[in-house]
Amino acid sequence: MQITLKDIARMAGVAESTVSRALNDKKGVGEETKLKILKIAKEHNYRPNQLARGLAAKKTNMIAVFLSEMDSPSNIEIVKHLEAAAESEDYQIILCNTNNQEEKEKRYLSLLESNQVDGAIFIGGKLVGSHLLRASFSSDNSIVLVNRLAEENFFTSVLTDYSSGIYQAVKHLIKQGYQKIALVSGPKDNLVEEEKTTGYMEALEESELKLNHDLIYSTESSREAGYNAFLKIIESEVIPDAFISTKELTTIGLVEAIKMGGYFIPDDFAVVGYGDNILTSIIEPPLTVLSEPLAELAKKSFYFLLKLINDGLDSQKIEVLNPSLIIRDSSIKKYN
Amino acid sequence: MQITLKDIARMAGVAESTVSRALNDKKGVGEETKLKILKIAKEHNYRPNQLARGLAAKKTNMIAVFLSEMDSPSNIEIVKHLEAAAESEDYQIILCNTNNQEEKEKRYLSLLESNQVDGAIFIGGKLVGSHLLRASFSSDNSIVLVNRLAEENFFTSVLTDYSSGIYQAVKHLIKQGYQKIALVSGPKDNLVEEEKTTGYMEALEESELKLNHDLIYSTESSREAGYNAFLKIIESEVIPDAFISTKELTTIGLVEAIKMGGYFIPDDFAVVGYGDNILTSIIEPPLTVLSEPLAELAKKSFYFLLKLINDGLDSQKIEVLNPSLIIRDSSIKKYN
DNA sequence: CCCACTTACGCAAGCGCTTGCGAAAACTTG
DNA sequence: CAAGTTTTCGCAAGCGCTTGCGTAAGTGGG
Repeated sequence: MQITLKDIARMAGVAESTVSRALNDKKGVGEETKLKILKIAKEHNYRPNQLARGLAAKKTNMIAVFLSEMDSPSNIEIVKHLEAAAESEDYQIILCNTNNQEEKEKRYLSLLESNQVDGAIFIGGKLVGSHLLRASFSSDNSIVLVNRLAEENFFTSVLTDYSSGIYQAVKHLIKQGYQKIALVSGPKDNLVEEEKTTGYMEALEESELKLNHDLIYSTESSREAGYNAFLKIIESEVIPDAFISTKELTTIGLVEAIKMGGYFIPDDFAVVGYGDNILTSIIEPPLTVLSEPLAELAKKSFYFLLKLINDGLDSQKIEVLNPSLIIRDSSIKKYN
Repeated sequence: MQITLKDIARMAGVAESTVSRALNDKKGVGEETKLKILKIAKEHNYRPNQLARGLAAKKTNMIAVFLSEMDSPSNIEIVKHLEAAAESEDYQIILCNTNNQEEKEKRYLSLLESNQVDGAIFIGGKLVGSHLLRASFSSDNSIVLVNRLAEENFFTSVLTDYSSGIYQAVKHLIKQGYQKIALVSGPKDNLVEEEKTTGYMEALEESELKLNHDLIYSTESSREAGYNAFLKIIESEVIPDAFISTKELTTIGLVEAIKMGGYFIPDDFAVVGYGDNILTSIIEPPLTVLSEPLAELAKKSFYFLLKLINDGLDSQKIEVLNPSLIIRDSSIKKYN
């Protein structure tokens, strides 16, 4: 059996409460006593039982991280940074892979509801669950949304300005001389995808290019989906000369389809992909991509959550970060 | 405040103990009473407080997953499958990214020691911490090692037979007509890396090729390391005509270095990489790789752990799975 | 040197649940 | 129908910790 507070108390000849206070560095215990207690605790390699502590203090030092897609390198990267931040603040991360399924999200939500975690961070994901979230939230839980839009600005969120990102991408392509730019975005039931379309349309409008709805294609986020997207799009009446793809795996699939079709990038089609990760940099040609400040996204959201946990609701806010366009070979017109 | 067992008990007009038994489907409560209790619980959306439950029952339904490298797609894939298995058995996963640092591993080990988790799965990682592990283990914790070798066969483990994998790879290369095969493996302080060398040497010996120690290179696991490995190796006296690289990112870096040097794969150098993932399949040329049965690895280890948790030590065992060689362009000699 | 004030510590309740035990009630069976 | 057996359920202790409150000891000022 593990050594307990009581044991330490007995050894030190003091009350449990004193030991507890000493260990938690609270006031109300003399310097000398504290030192003695700490010494004994260390000697016996005492580990507080976090469950008991959580039960008594209503604080678990654990947060749930809801991951909409584990296949996305960006998401993984965010988790990595979250883990680092959490570790430095002595928090534990519970991984909740929801796979964009409302069902799974709901199941994991009970972690929040049963007070097993102090808060939760949602990375990406559809709109769907928002009302559920809200229900959990009202039972005074701390929640932060990362790159996830809800109907109302109810939650503390940190978002990437996808609209401006896509806007930049379109502008860049136009400048390079591309005229018929296709947009391949993620599922429609995700509000952030709508935003992307907004940025796309703004840029077109400003450049007085005509908007063609055949060139806007939305599909799920996977390699196959990207592959098929290309096949579908080139079937349409107007053949694009450039693609903007807003999901990581989709981008890869798209490029593969292009190459498989015997076309060349950027000669036949320019491609602007998404995510500055190893994938987009090793594929040939290296892809121009929209890149999010992932580390910042992670850090911001974690500390927002921390603030929510500690200070309560008053500190709710929304932060928008800008993506940047990393220009590589796939969108540089060679012969003009 | 959350609704509690006591509340349900009051509403149902029974004792807390009865509610507890009903909810946990234990015997000792009449069918009728049970139904009534369940109904009330559902109506009020009752969620048991897992902390209290854990404290009382000494069981948390959480396991820690120690991840030695979060950059490795294979590791992530394993985690993904673990998460799925855990979810199906109503377990939660706590993510512990150790980055191969003993310090971090030690810190996270206290999760085990403080009874916050029922067990732990270690994915990869160095030997270093084994004595620590053992210490934690002796305090009756359940531990399963995945692709991690300890000095003694003390822990329940599920391993990939790297030795045979590399053996296969070498044989394949020889068959293709390659004669001077270099091996780029991971850090030496990792026992599984030694195993790889074993397989390599066995295959060479059997084929009566001379072993050249300049062709065995061990380095850390990263893109840069792979890049540099190539540069170092071609500086040596004997220039290889093929590379076997045993780490995912290392493999990518190696290929990049080869291409950057103006060489062609497989004409100048054959490459056998590691990990059947998106990376190795999109790089050009597509890489012949050693592939582990990741899903199986994950599932096996999870259920081993479950057994350990439920039945105790007696069921300790070691399972070895075979990797397979996926042959693609990078190791097919074009002109012979 | 006494009173007010601060500081150090112990007491005990309580967090929400599980579980061993015993009593009462409901069944058996000869 | 009595005695034994089984089932159903409540009581209460306890998991290991935190925390409000009360008391004893220590401090300083008049």
